[in-house]
Amino acid sequence: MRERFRVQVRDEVKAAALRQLADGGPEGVSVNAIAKQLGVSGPALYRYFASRDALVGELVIDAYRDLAGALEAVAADGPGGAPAERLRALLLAYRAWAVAQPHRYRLLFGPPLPGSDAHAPRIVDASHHSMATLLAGLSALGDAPPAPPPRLAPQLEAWGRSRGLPVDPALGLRAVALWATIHGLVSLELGGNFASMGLDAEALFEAELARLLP
Amino acid sequence: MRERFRVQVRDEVKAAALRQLADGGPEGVSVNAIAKQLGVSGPALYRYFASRDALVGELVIDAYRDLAGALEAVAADGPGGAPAERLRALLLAYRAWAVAQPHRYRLLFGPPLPGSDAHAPRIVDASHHSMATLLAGLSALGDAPPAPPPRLAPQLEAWGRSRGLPVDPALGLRAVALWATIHGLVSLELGGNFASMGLDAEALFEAELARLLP
DNA sequence: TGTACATCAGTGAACGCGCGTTCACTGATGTAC
DNA sequence: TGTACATCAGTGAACGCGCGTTCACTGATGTAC
Repeated sequence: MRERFRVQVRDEVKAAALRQLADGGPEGVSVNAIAKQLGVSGPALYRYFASRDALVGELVIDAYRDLAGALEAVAADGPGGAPAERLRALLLAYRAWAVAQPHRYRLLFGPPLPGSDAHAPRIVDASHHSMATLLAGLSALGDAPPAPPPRLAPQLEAWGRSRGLPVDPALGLRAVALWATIHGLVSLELGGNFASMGLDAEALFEAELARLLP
Repeated sequence: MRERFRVQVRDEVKAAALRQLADGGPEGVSVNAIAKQLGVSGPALYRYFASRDALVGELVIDAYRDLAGALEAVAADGPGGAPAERLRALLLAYRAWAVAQPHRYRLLFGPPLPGSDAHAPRIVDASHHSMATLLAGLSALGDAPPAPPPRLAPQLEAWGRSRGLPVDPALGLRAVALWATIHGLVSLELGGNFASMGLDAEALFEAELARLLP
C-alpha cells in the first residue's frame, strides 16, 4: 500500500530530524539538510510535512508521548514495593529519559521556540499524561501534604478538574513542587552546570530523592 | 578621548543586542541587524567586537555580573532581620531578576549555545559570585544540614576549595539543592508552564519558599 | 598658530553559504475497465 | 491479460531572504612638530 510507504518515510524524516536536533539544537533542524541526509531533494519533504514548523511540532508531540510512555511503563511495572519506592523509581525514570536524550527533553521544557505554538491543544494535551502519572504516584503515598495558600487552592483545583482528574489541591501543589525540583536538577545537569562544578549529577539527584522521599 | 567614545559605542551595541535577544532568543542576535538598528553599516561593528561570538560572550558575562550584583545588593542591604528572612529576600531577588529579564536568564541557564564556550575561564569565574552570595546566606542560618552521601562529600569540598571559600560539604549540598529548586521553579515559569496550567507562578514561588524556609 | 602626518571609524561591494518554500514538470506506481 | 487513465513521489530551477565576515578604500579626527 502507498499508505504504509508514507508512514515509513515520515518516520525516516523524523528520525533524521532528531539526529539534527541532537547536534545543533532546535534551530539546527533544517528541511534541506534532512532531505540531503535522506538522499533526496529538498522540496520532496513537502509531500510529507506541510512545513518545517509542522515537522518540529510532531517531534514535540512524539517526545511528550515517549516520555509519558516511559513513565507509565515504570508505574505499571511490578505493583509490589512500597509506594515511596515506586515513586522514587518514577522520578529516576524521568531523569533517565532526559539524560538519555537531552535534546528531546530540551525540546519539551527548554525555551519556547519561535514559530512553534506551545499552546496548541494537541501539544497541551500531550503534555498532560506525564503529570497524571506523577500525580498518581504521589497520591499512592497516602499521607497528607500541607494545604496550599488560599490564592493557589482554587487554581490547583481548576487545573485538576480541567484535566479530568479531580485532584486534591494540596496534592496538586505537592506534585508541582516535586516536578519543579526534579526539573531544576535535570535542567542544570543537562546544561553542564554540575559538571563544571565537579559534581556527580546522578549522585546529586539520588541524594535529593532520598531527602524528599524519606 | 577616543577611548570614551569606544566604550560608549560598545555599550550601545550591547544594548541593541539585548533588545534582539529579548525577541528572537540567542539565535536572533545578528550583527547585521544590530548595525541596522544603530543606523550603521554591518562591518562597522567589527571595530568593536572581534566576532558575533565575542559579542554574545560579553552579554553572558554582563548578565552574570548583573545578577550577582542584584543578589549582593539584597544581601548587603539592611543587616537587620532574621537570617531566614534575609535568605528569603535573596531568593525572591533571584526570581525577580529572572522574571524581569527572562532572555538574559535563559542566556545564562538555558541550553548551551552552539559557538559559545561556556567553559571559558572568564565565564566560569563570572558565574561564581551569585553562588557565593547564596552560600553566605545559607551559612548565616547556622543550623546543621544533613551530611551528604560519601560520594558527593569530597566533590563538594573540592568545589568549595577551588572557589576560595572553604565550605562545609553539607552546606554546599544544601546550597546546590536550593539552587536547583528555585531554578526549576523559575525555569518552568519562564517557559510558560505554570501559566498554561492556570497557576500563579509568583504565589507558587512564595509557597515553596515558605515550605523550604519555615 | 599652522601644517604634516598618523590613527582609525565607517562605507560599500563582494564572497559563499544556507534557509524555507513555490512551481511546473517527469516518471513511476497503482487502479478500473 | 491488456490497455487507458489517475494518482502521486520526486526533481530541478528559482525566489527572496538573511547570515558572518573580508577587503580595499574614504574621510574625519587627533597628534606632533
